[in-house]
Amino acid sequence: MGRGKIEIKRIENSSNRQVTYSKRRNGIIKKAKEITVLCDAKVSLVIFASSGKMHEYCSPSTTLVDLLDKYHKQSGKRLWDAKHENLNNEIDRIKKENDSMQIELRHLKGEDITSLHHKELAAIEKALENGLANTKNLEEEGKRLSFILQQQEMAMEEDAREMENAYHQQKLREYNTQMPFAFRVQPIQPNLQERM
Amino acid sequence: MGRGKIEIKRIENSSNRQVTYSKRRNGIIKKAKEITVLCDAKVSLVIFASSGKMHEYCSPSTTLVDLLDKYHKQSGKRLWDAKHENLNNEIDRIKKENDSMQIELRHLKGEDITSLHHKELAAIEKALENGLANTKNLEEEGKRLSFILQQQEMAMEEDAREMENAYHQQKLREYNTQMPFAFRVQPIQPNLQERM
DNA sequence: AACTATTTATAAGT
DNA sequence: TACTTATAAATAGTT
Repeated sequence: MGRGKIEIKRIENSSNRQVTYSKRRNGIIKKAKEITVLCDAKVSLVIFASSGKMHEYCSPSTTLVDLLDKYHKQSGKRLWDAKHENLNNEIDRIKKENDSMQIELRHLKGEDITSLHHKELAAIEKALENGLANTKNLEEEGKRLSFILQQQEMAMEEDAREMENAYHQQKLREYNTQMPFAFRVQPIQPNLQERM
Repeated sequence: MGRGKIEIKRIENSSNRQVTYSKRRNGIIKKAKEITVLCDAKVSLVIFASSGKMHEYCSPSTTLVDLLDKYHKQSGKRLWDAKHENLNNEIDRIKKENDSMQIELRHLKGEDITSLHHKELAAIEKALENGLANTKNLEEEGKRLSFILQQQEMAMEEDAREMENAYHQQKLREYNTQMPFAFRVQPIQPNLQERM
């Protein structure tokens, strides 16, 4: 119904599609309102655009939940239960995943392995050895690094000490040259610094 | 649209109302199908006649439950009861459990361990060594058992051979004592059994 | 349920 | 995006 007849198939031009969508959406909602009034009907209409945006119409004097309740009773399709069943299925699925991981973990820890066949046992052993090798490598590397770090720190402290020492000696030299001989510090004398 | 224009108000004549209802209901459902196809939309439409009879349309490639779920998310209106939420919570809980097991597994396999601290690393190493020790013990035990089993089997086979042999010899004795001397089996003669 | 005059919805154009 | 309008589609009243 328009300037030309159109085929009922997806409108490829996206802006045309958007325009048609909003015109027709309004049209349907209008019709829903009309049938509600004219025929005493109750309508629930939920429309999602391809963009994901939602529009809804629900006859006045009722609610969506209300209508869904009626839907339950009439269709025999138990929406709630179906939803719950889906959730329950997902829970089952994850629990199974969980269990198998738990078993794998126990096996790797060497528990419950008496029932395994030789091949499975060998695979676990190999995995454990790999893991151990990786772990030990990492530890070695850690030790090596911390050793190097320690060395560097010690070297830096040494440098610092030497520099401080040099500074003191320089000060000492400066001091002594300004003093009469009799008062000069005598390095031979013990405990000199404690008395100063 | 029709022979005359009508006001949008309840049709009092009940059979007219019924007729209009089914015409318009079909019309709306047709429109719903069309917008689904033309515009890539998803539509859920549930209509109840005043008689209580229900009709529904739901876009293919989705389900009412699905759309209601989306509705739930978009509108924030709570269509689903507490049970639904409990199930979702349980799923979250199990998924977390799952994740932590996955991490533990990866660690035991020596993956993703570079970020661990020394203590954690040491714990993993210990677990791996324990596991390995258990596994190797079991393998040893298995070898020992299978060796013993083999020994026993060989012994049993030996017994069986001996018993069978004894049985045959007994039969042979019985047979010979019932026969006149001339027909007795002569053990000296070669290939006797093949000729019998 | 089929028909058809008429209204209504809307496709394309502005 | 909103308005216009020619035309397709829906449908009210009739058979």
